[in-house]
Amino acid sequence: MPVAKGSTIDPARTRAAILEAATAVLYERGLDGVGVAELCSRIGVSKETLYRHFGTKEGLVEAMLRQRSERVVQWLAAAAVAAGDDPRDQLAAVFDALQQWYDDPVFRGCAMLNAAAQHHVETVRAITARHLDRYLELLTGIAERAGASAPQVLGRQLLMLVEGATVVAAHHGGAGAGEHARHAALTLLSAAS
Amino acid sequence: MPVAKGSTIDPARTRAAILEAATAVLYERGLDGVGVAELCSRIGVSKETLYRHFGTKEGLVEAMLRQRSERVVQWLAAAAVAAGDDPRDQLAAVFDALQQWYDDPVFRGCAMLNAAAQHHVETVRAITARHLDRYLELLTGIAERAGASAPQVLGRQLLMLVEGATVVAAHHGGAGAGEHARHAALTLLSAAS
DNA sequence: CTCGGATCGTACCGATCGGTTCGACCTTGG
DNA sequence: CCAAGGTCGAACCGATCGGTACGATCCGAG
Repeated sequence: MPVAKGSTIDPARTRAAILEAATAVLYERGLDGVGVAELCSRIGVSKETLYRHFGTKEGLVEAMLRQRSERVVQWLAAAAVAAGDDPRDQLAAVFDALQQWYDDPVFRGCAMLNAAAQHHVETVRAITARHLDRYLELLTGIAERAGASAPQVLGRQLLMLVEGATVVAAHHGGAGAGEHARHAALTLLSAAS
Repeated sequence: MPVAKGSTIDPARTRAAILEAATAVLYERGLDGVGVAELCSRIGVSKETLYRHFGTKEGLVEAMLRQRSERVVQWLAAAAVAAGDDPRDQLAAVFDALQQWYDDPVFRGCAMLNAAAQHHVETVRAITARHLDRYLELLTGIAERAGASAPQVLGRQLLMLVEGATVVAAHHGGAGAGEHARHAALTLLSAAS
């Protein structure tokens, strides 16, 4: 495992651990809801270490959002792939996966949207837009494979359902949100092919 | 106009003016993106006046969110009513109204959702939940009048489309978002009746 | 064993935060 | 005309913010 080159104690692992722990705290409490001092004590690291790895609180936030977007998208894509070859099954699997997320007690909505709602720094907004791009790519692919007449449009409509279901689950109760959205999505898919 | 009872200079108007001006600034920059001092100088009022009327920055935020929720919901409801008696026309009118909103250069997403994403104070989250309740009421009413077999479910699916379209418009470009959402909504309505 | 770099804990920095206070206006009801 | 109360502007408060500095410690490569 050629992780560390000229270092001690493996800084790469430290960085990864900070990222992991900080993600949980900042997602639960909000990006501006916890200061760097408290954040460091919660994740068990000194401020100097955190700043050496990420330079800035903003830097930490951006690294965290990028990692999280990557994971979420790949998780949904994997759920679709695991559902088999039928595009309808793939679409249903995406919403079933979302429902699992909504049922998680720590679920507090989409971290990228939450971040973009407060920090309108350009970088954060760009990460959020890229996140939606990835979602759209996944959904448009399903629409294409299902033979939709206008897969770009259908993909965007499905994206709205995904994001809308997440918003409703976060702020209006998540029970059944994934199922209702899945049913709507399959209806749109049927009507478009 | 019996606005002021035992006062001078009409404090009610002052309060309304503060609310109006603060809404614009806080919506554009974010609730935590502008301090009370700058906020006061931007809206042309002294800190003492602001604090006498609202007690707290939180109090101002809550009053502002309540007013905004009221206005938005009534605006959409009015658009639906103006569309005539056909529930399909009413539903289409809601999404047309949303598209107008998305086209506004100052559009930055749903203020209630943005607020709830940062301040997870209970009061703010309750205002947001109430806001979604009102939306749901409007949409479920349309679903009922259209003779949908499960108007509660359809209403919730339409709510997801409304919120999803708003999210997509805010973070991924608003062009055509209302139209695409409207088409999806009408498809769902057709399939459910 | 020794030396370098990663880490820690703490103290510290200037800036800004939300909120209070006060003296000086100014407007208006009586 | 006078007293009462809304408003202003600026000074002020303690707390907290993001970020830096430094000496002590600890670990692993040579």
